[in-house]
Amino acid sequence: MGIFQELKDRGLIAQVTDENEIRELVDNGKAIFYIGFDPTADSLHVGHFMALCLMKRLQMAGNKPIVLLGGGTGHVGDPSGRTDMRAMMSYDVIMKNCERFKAQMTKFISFEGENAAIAVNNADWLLDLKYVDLLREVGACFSVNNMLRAECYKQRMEKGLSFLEFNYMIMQSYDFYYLYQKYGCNMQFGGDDQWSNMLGGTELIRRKLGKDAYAMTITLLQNSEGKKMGKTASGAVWLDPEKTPPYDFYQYWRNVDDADVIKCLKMLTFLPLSEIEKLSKLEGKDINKAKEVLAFELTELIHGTEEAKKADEAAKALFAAGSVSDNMPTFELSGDAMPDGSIGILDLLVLSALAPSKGEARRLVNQGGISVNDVKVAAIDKTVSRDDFKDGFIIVKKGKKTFIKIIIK
RNA sequence: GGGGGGAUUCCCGAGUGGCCAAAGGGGGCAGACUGUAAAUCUGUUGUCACUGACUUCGGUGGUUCGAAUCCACCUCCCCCCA
Repeated sequence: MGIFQELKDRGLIAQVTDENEIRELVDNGKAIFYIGFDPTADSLHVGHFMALCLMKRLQMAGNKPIVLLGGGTGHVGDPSGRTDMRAMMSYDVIMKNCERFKAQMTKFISFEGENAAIAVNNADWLLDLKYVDLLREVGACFSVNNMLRAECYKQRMEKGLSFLEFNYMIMQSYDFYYLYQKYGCNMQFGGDDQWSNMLGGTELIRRKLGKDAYAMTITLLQNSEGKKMGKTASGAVWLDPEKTPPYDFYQYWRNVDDADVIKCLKMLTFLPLSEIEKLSKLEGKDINKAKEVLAFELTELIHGTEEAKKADEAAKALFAAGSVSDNMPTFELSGDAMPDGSIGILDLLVLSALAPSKGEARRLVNQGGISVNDVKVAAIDKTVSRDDFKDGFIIVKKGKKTFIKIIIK
């Protein structure tokens, strides 16, 4: 089976400019393709991960990837899929984020060997463009009438769209045009919300060079309710272990909706489709097994086997056996916090970051959501003393899923 | 350039002098039920020394015993006309 068919079967392909041509190119390792990553934060997240996986799959199939860091486009800000304008970032922040991105990417993409990936930064060519020259060179190729019809701008017609953002499509199109000429890049991939921007590029190449280039978008990872996945209330699920600890990362996938497990396995993991097929037969509470596989596979891909095992073990210890594991999230309590040998439960919750404020801690206790060593805390004036730290630690649990091992120092 | 409308707590959105820490919804958190699922129901959702005090309604000043609400200026946004 060709790589293209596999991508299709995994549900990764959303839109293509020319299916037959693209199939021909990628199946035979003849594609030189790029995916752009705008440095909007100091870490990659799950959305980027999908793109990186696609890159890896195609690289393994013999195609040459170009990673484009958006050091230049980051100055503009892509309005696609947004209802409001992105906050503008300073030059320094953008460049710093680019560095972080690149460092994280080397874990997934090979920059050495036969069809080594190359990394480029569009700051290198976009930032030096001359306004009038650019207008004359490519501005003439774009129809404002057409641009306004693009979905990404339509959505902004009500809320407002600045001229800065309006130019994003031009910038991205120029990137493709530039990479086509410099590296022979004949294909662009990206999230489905990038579709109109990508078409801008193929159109520009056709007009300026009279050549064909291709574009393909990746299905956005959405849950069964149509919401973007990889987001939590507190923000994105990051790949950086400092921002999203491996345990939390594992838990995110362990807790996906029943309806979304198989889709996630197909789109995000490298498990063979035949194996995923077997997992899709599970029903009822057995679906939990598929969730464990999903969580483990992904954690392993991103944080390594070691961390994946730890997360897995910690979760099983807590949820299945109720026992203690060395791999639980821990917090070290300084002895200074208990000058008289004990500490109030509210202070302990706040110190260990289980609760953001004392008011919240109070509420949790009052509602019966806190337990210490599996004993429910009944009153807010409860204290924990040194004697409670059997073997030097206690387990504090908030609700059913959040817990922390507190070690005394 | 002219005219009009707007900025409220995590988000949307009510509130037009004291009864406002601010309706309602969403989201979050917790409880019940469960399978670490979904759906449902209940409670809760600024901070603290929590029957009380303090800080908050774009910013800065002002009027007033008292301002999210009134006035002035500023910043940003939207709409209509050019």
